Amino acid sequence: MKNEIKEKYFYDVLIISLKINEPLTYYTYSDSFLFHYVKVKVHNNLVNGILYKKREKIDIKIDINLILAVEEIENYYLPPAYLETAIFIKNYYFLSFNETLRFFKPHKNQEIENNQEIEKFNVELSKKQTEAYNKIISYQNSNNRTLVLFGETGSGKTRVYKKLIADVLENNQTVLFLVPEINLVPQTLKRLSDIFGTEIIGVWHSKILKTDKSNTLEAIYNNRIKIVIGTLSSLFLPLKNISLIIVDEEHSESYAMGIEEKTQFSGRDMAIYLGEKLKIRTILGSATPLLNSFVKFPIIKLERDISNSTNSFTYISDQTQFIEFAIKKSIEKIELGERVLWYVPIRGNFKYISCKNCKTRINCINCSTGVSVYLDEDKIQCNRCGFTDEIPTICPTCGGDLKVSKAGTVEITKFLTKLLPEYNINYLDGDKTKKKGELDNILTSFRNNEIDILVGTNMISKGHDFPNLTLVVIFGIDNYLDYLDFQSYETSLRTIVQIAGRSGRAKDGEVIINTRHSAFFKKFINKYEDFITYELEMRKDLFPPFINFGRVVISNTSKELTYDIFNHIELYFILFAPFKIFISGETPIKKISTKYRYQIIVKSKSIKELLIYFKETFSLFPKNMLKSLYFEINPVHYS
DNA sequence: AGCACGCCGACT
DNA sequence: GTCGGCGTGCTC
Repeated sequence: MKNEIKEKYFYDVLIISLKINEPLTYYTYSDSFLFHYVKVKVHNNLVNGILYKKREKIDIKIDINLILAVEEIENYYLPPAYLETAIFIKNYYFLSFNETLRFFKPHKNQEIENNQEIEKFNVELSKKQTEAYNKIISYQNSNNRTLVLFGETGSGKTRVYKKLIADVLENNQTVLFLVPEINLVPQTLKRLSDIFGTEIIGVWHSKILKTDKSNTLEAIYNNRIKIVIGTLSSLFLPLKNISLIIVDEEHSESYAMGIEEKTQFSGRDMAIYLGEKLKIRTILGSATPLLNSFVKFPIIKLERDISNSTNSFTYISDQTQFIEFAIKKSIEKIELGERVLWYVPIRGNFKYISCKNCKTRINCINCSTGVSVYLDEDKIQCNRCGFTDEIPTICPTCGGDLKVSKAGTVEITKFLTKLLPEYNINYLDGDKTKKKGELDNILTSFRNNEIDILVGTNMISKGHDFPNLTLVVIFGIDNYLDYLDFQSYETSLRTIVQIAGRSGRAKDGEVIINTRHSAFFKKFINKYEDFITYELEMRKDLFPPFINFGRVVISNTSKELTYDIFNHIELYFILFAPFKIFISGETPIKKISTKYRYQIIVKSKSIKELLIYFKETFSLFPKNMLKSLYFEINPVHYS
């Protein structure tokens, strides 16, 4: 018997199933399983981890454990590009390793013999689409991996995507097609499956059933699925040979929705990061790209073909005149057999209820915001925290009579139905689509001409294609401009361009807008690029994307404690922070879900500097204080 | 995530 | 005095 001491190999292991912020060290008797999933013991409990780094020197006093479950090591791993993305997310959103890594699905180390015959997919492109496609192809060997497909509404971005996807499939590689909302998954599937079939396409989002998810995952492992259509969470799937990421509607705020309440993840930013790390092409597609995209990435313009239809615009500032004109035009269009969309950015019957006498607005008991009124259900509801109550009959402050204001989808639909009883009028908003299948039903009947006028919120503005729609009526766009946020011009113009883009896709259309800011919209409605140039000039040296905002929000159910912590941090920042404070004080919405809120916004040239400073500074604060804080870099909303 | 440690209030 | 509440910190 040989008297031989087996050599030990030491590794730092990231712990996935426990909230541990630093890697722990373990050993194996065999080398080189970096980035593989393993099982290790922590406190004598078996937990999942990932081999992160090899260690040469060991300076740990405690006894080091053996890495267990070697068979797992050989099957599952997280490729370095994905691991780096996870670490980026961890640092950018101030999370722990386990909070990010648990979203990632392991990749599988298995050889699949692939004797599938790849069909040739024939995608026909128009002249303009061919030009855009060729331009994208011309970047093939450049270092610009992320490109912006700046395609006007109705210019056929999807065609260009299809052509790019066809190329990828012919090389036996795979594609990730990201959409900002679950709502957009079915129609994207419909559009792609007409050429690629359903067999090779998988869909993925948070509402997919567990069993369906595991089937999809299995099909991804078996290389049957070549295209994944999904929301943010599909970014973490183990697509083999991925060579293209499409981020459709890249401007959409929905990409910045939180996986968890606390932080706003940006699906767009993470997709760009992953694409860069994988060294593959990422296409950001939009008719209204973000300013940030214009500054950072090459722009590929896609205009409508000249033969295509156009929209004409009418701006009316007086609301009564606007409604009269909108009704007259709606009747004209319907009599021609065409269809009409009324955009109303408010849900329910009314947005506000207040006292005629003392003018007090009835607010939510948990938030500092007004409550919406729902007449059919006899309720008032806070659309921020969900609080509901019966509609009060008198003012709780002075006993005076109450009045309602700012009509929403339900009220406008009621009004139109009463006025035009011979027409079929329906509405679509966040309340209605809570009922499963309702969104699809209404969109389908609108597309099939069974609905004459559709009243809807932002929900109907994204990516939908209604060929027979020739009139769009836009309410309430000035609400955005009344906020006076540095982003309000961008948001309002983008909203109008997107909604107007639903009209006049197959034949000429009209758009009627209720606004006091017609000069601004007239100037830029058909020239988004000019707006970008103008807006970038306005923001120079002052606002993102030229500088970065770091935002600290302090929120707690105790008003005094919130204010104390706010004061403490503000003073600390004034004395020690290497940044200028841009704004500090109460947040625009002072109270949300029983929590009072304060904010401090600082400016910096460098995101990295902000991240490092926040991390170092807040590690000095006691933990019970940290519970009342969250941080954001360049947040989408400053509410 | 669990488990130990430690610092305060209520009780035999 | 001691029991036990839970807030805080550590886990290779």
